Amino acid sequence: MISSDVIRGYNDTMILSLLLDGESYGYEISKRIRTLSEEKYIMKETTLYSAFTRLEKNGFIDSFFMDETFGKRRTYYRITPLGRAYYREKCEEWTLTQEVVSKFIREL
Amino acid sequence: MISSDVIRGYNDTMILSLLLDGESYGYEISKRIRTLSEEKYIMKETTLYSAFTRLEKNGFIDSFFMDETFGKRRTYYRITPLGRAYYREKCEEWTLTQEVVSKFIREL
DNA sequence: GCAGTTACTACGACAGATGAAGTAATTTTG
DNA sequence: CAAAATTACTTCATCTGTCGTAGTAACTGC
Repeated sequence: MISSDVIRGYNDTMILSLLLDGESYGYEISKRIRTLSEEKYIMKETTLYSAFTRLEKNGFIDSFFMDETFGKRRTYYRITPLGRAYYREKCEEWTLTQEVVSKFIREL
Repeated sequence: MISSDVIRGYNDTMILSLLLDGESYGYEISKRIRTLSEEKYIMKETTLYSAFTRLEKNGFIDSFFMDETFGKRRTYYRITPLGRAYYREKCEEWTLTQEVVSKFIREL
């Protein structure tokens, strides 16, 4: 189990990563993070939805509704070109972070 | 350059890691993080000192003074057994985090 | 028809990082 | 030798992101 404290810097990046595969919505993203991480990380609902708000405010994602005549209305999200650029940056930063943090890690 | 947002989950771990090499104090730790990371991460002073306070409160480090008859008085820190245990946990968590985050990272 | 799942939204609390500013002593440099 | 830089912190107020709690709403399976 991964605590939110250590992974929090990557919540936005994870969401964007999944949106690169196509538009999606909160509940689905949440499930996919859960299964992709093999239950090792479960993003809290409130964290996820507040991330959406932030990402949209920053222009990294767009939200829209699909015409669904049934079920509770979902808010769908789509990554923007700006979001892709941001994602790319974060991927590079991840490589750096791995290098740096690894210097402070030793298996005792 | 690594932003504090992405590495913040590892500030405490980095500090503890350096204290495993022996007792030290703020300014030195700060310098060592800077050089070890090859200037890729510079921990802000306030972040560092507030981390010391937190770590001590949690029983992960002890603080003390050396008898120095010169200079501004330094607060030295030493890792406790509890701190070592916590460090070990965080190292394991790092391995997990690497595995998980990597699934959301692709070089485009 | 009620429990469970899907799909959110609102709100308030809290922790950690930060900027700005200040203190104080020593060392370097012009 | 005085001014600037470096060492070594401390205080405080602010901001951002996460989280717990709670509530709304519709559909699905038994």
